[in-house]
Amino acid sequence: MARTHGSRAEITGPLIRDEARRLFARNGYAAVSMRQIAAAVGVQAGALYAYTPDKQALLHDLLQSHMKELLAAWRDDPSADPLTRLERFVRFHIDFSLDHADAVFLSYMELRNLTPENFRNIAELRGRYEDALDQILQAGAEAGVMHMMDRKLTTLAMIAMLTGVINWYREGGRLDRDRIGDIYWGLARGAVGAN
Amino acid sequence: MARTHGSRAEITGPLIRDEARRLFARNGYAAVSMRQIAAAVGVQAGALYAYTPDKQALLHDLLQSHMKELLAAWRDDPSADPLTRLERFVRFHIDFSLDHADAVFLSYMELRNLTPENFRNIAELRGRYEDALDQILQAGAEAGVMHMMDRKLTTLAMIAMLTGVINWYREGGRLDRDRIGDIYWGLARGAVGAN
DNA sequence: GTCTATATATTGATAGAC
DNA sequence: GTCTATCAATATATAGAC
Repeated sequence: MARTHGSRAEITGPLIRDEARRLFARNGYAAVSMRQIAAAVGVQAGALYAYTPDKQALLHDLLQSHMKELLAAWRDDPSADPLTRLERFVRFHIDFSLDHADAVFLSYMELRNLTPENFRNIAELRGRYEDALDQILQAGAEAGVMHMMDRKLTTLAMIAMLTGVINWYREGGRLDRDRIGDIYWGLARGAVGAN
Repeated sequence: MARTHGSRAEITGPLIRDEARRLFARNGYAAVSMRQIAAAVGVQAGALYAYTPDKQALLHDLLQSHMKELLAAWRDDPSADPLTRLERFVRFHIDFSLDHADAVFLSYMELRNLTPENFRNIAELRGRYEDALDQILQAGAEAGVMHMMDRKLTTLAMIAMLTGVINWYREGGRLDRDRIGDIYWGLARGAVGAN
């Protein structure tokens, strides 16, 4: 419900991002109007433009801060043994994806709606995250505890497999998160020939 | 470029579907207008409505025929040994996905733009395809040649992993299709503990 | 079957008052 | 910072001529 007059700048900004993220993820960037976002926030459409120059910048901002948050949240320990590092990555990726399901969804669903320049920016950040897993697989292969035919494809395949949880996971479902982590870690460990 | 007058019913119908599939996949359902589709086909926008009642029916039709084609294309041999069946499934899924990349993309990208009834219809078809893999994993587990903690999650994880190829594959890239099949079969075989 | 023309609604974005 | 009002563009879909 849209208010009439009165300023709440300190909370409107984050609220716009929250509602835009939710609506974009649920209905798609192109299908969501600025008026819909404004209504969900509780302001009139014109007020949004005090926070973002346009709709495209809003999308790019959501994706960029998500990717930066993801990169900041992952803390590897290169001195640990590779299998331990991989297990931590698997569980981290699942937990982070489920905690930020809308943003994850957006990050691989709405790339096509970014301008070319914004796309390159997000793709670069994504590449850095893929490198984090690639380094673990490289260490595992060099230590002889992992065996794979192609490291790059293994990286992409594993991230695709793990990210898939957001497509079926429902709070309060058959399996809790720890159990899901166990199962995917079993799949991942087998995939890299570490049984 | 849009023609002016003259009927080509026998080719306009399929052409509408082809161009709609391509444009929806590239730009997103909501972002593509009926005028864009008409322009790509070479007719005026009004002419599209001789072939589809509305835009929603066009999307649903594309997804439904894709899923039915997928189900019809997969021919399992339940008498073969489970690992052979799984290898065939892995290579089939990759090849089919790459041969129909736009439709595959649509099928998991635009589900949210279907009406609830149309969504249920597509979800049911998707469930049948998942069952095809599930049966193989069940046979493998019972024969003792595959080992997994959770068959349902293994099914979903494997399909997510395999489908991911459409996100990075490019014709003429570093790896040809057979080689990609080899690599993913290696990953899949390991994931089900069949090394 | 396809065209032209149009009804009707909605969009992203801006201007100016408060 | 937010509102109201509005512009200009574009959307889906339909009607009627050919």
